[in-house]
Amino acid sequence: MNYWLVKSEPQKYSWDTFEQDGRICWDGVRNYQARNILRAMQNNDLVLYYHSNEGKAVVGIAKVVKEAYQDPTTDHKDWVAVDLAPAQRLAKPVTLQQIKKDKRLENIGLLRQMRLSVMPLKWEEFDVIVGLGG
DNA sequence: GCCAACGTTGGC
DNA sequence: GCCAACGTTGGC
Repeated sequence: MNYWLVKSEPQKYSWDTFEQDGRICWDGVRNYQARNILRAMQNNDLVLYYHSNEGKAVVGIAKVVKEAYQDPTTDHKDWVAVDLAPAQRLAKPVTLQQIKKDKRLENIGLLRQMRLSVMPLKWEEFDVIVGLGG
């Protein structure tokens, strides 16, 4: 089992919409590093859902329900999408400020590589954030 | 709205 | 293959 974090601008696609839809095709990734991360995702892996820009907080936990397949928004074979489904909303969103303040999270991809929209998480990091959100 | 970080593009 | 210019992301 692996752990990941994805970013979404809530103006574009919020956790609320995600819950209403029940499932999302995570497409449109056009960055090779992010693409490789998508390819490494496996069914039932858990994915933290982060609101960037507005909110700036981890708001929920999603689950991989379909592993990487060709991105339907492009003909290019290079790009892939995965499907995610909401698993659990966090009782309290975990803000970027909280994450920055926590020593245990100082090496998290979210802080080290701000521009990546999909990133791997260590189990410890996942656990700390879920703990803060409980 | 500004700007830093950083990936991508294209000229050489 | 180098590197400057450019575009995008996202925090502030």
